[in-house]
Amino acid sequence: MRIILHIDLDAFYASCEERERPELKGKPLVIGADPKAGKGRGVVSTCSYPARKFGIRSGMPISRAWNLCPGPPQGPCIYLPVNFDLYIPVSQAVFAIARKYAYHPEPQASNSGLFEQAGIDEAFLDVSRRCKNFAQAEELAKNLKDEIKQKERLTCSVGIGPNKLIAKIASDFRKPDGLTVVKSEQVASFLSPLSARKLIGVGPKTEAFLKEKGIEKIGQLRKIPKFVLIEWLGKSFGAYLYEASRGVDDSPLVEKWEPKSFGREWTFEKDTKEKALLHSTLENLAEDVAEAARTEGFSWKTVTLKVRYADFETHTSQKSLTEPAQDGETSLEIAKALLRPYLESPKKIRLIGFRVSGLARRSR
DNA sequence: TCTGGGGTCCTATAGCCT
DNA sequence: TCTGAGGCTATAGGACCC
Repeated sequence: MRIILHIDLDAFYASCEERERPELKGKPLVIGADPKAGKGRGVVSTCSYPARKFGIRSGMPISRAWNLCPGPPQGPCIYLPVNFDLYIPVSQAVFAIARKYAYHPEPQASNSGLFEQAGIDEAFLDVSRRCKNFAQAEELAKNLKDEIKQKERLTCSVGIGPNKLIAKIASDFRKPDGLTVVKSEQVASFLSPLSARKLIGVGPKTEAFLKEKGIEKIGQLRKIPKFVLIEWLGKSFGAYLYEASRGVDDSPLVEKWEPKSFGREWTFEKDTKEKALLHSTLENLAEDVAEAARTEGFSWKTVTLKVRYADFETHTSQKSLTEPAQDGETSLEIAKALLRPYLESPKKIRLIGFRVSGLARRSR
């Protein structure tokens, strides 16, 4: 039996900013793309808990957040742009601490599959071999939370369960600064009253679809036969939901993910049809992407162009190369050719993106 | 209210080959 | 030669996650 711990840093970007500038503490704080006095095009990345009192949530258009709680001079909210240069070192420091709690004390012991970083602000730890039971895991989690609070001045929410799925749902159960333990025998009763939306992979679309079928809670979902879920949602996702609604999840921790693609995209401040601007933007994107892929030691075989029109209609168009590439220039020419048909539309363009995939490690 | 940017994975379709 | 099944690859779109 496994004991898996999921750790999630509370309002991470906002907490990092507060750490740097203590005068921000306790204030409604919104981190997101360029607010421009409520006129910006971005969305809220993270907001502090005081900001949530105004109804502000992550993923919300920044202009709507501004209506709920404006920044100066009209209102008390502080709006800041995302600053990864600040967050990344903090994240590294925190998860260096967390890693120690997953890994074995003996130097010869194999540590593979015991730690998985799952984004800038969360990670999974497999503590099965360090902890004989859930009570020990809970003690370990308390120590981990304390150490992070002491050394990094950040709070986090932790969930403990028999697998990644349960651990993740549990860490979300009590926030901020929470600690939730779900033992194997408690899994069914823990999940049953929760919204189906809590299951990883169930987003707004699936939630609405299930609601139409009269299913809102995980307990109701569990009553649906497997073949029906597969009929409704496809072989892969249907079977997954059948297992997930029972709290079953065998997925392993993955120590290091190999990248599958590199991309950049850009939303214009104003929708445009100007060819010169679109081309120069594409050049910058291609250059950035090529450099990122090269730096990581990859060549690529496929180039994808993404175009989003002003009405949000989005298209992608891709082409595979005859030879693997590592320079931006040929790929840029291909992207420009892929862009051509979209320029014929009378609609203005809101965003363009450039991505490379079909990666291979270059020998060197 | 008007929707970022970085990604991953899945599905459908079409063409090609055996 | 025709027909079909099945596999593989390329392509487009969409849902989802942080």
